[in-house]
Amino acid sequence: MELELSGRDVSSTFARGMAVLRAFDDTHARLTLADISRLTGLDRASVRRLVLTLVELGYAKKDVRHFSLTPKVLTLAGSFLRGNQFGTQIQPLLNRCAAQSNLTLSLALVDDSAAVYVAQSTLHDSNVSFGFTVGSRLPLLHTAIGRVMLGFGDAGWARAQLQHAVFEQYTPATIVDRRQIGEQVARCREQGYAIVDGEFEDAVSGVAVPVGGTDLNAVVGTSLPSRQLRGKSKRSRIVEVLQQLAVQLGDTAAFS
Amino acid sequence: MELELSGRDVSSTFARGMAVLRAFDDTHARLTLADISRLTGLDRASVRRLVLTLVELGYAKKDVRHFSLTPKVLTLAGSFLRGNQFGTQIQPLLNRCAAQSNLTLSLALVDDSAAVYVAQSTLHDSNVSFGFTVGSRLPLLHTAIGRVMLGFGDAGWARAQLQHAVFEQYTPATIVDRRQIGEQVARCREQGYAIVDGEFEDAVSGVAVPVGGTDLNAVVGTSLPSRQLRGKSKRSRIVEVLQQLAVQLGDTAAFS
DNA sequence: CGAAATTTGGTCGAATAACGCACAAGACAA
DNA sequence: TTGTCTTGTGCGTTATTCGACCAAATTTCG
Repeated sequence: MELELSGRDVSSTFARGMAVLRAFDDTHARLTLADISRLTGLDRASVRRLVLTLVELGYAKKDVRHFSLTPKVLTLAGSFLRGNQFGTQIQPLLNRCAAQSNLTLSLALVDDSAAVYVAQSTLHDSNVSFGFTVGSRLPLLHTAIGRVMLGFGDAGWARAQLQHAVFEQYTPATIVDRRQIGEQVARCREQGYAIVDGEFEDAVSGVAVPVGGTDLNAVVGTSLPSRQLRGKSKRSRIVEVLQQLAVQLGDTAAFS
Repeated sequence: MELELSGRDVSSTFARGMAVLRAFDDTHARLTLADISRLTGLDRASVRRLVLTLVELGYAKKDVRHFSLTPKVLTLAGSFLRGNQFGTQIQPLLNRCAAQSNLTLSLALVDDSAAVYVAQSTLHDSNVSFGFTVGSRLPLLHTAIGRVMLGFGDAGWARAQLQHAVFEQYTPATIVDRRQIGEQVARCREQGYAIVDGEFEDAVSGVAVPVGGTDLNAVVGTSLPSRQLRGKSKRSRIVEVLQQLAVQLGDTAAFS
């Protein structure tokens, strides 16, 4: 899965265990011991002990020969969310704004080389769903949320991300030129928001603005079908809504 | 935190690491090494290596002497949610139903001795928030969702939960009599739904119905201020809405 | 205010536990 | 059957544990 890490201050056993836990992802909900062994690069004997430990702790369950995660893994996320007052402070703001603006809103935080969704408020009178959930990871380079993170996050980090990123052609519209993306990020920093059209998913556009001051790593954005983003007045209305929400979010305890 | 587990098939190191990860909860978002040591019962030297491993892996960060979780822990939950098609199938159903019924809907799964929220659809035109998030744990005995789980889950498991549960007086209305709760659960099984008034939070009521057949462990419910639940017609309307939603949810891939 | 008492993070090393290779046995398809 | 998959198990090598110890930071108290 990825390279070994060693050192006196790191427990490789625990790290291996977390690798086993992470082997379960979107496309691998049910895994056998051998599957996990292949995905993690660990030998089967170790994988067996580690995954049985997860079962013992209640984070996974065994179904004959297949292992899968249990809802208990959600409690780990819940601790983070409630500990940072997302349930009581952030979510109500998103909900109210979504109701007033009729937009699908998402709040994301930086996690190393990706944006992670931490809260969402979905549009009630729409059957459209982009399939994202809390914990979804988005690429930094080809989404509006990611480009705002690059534009308003730590400059050194952003440069490193841009230089070392592995490009992937998600759609025909995906920009795969490093310099061109750098320009887009710079432009986003100037104008205070980012709009990206169909570079990550076909016919889906994103609009995003930063939350809090510079150097802060939260971004609020919206996803919508590209055809709904025609016209300059529509775009500026959406940006205004997001910026107003960003101010409210920046005033909460979580971002101070 | 809890008793040691030993055996040839479990890795106690990994189990200890998970105990460290779980030490971070709602009320303990920021912890020092010594804090974690006290909460988990592990010695400081081990805690140090385990928590530094979490930092190395990106799940925690160190702020001088305090450790806290990073958004990366949400990715663990995200794998479970998307792997079980919650983003694409479950969430849209909840959203549509919430829009039509004007209710705050929650889907929960059984996790050992608690109900865990796995999806929510929030009420847009309300400023009320009960502070629950994905991953929130609810008691089985004193919530509508929990009582439906007891009534429609595995009978042996339900009996064990009822007998061994530690009672807590959340509000003045909390029923603390084991037999009385057993009757409530039985009544809930007969009528096919549960209504609980202010036993978990003051002036907050819950309504819940089972998803899928018996022996299945998912429940959909709603929370609302108790005063909004006056009147028999209002109650039956809400139950009908939930039952209709439960049928739709039961038809999805996740519950088959 | 300043010194004593406590608590903190970090290090060392012998006892202990885990890793992972190699082997064995069961399940399934051809 | 044969071949290829799977999961379970000894056992030597390697990693981790956790008490004891130290120094620094923090708190308590005279």
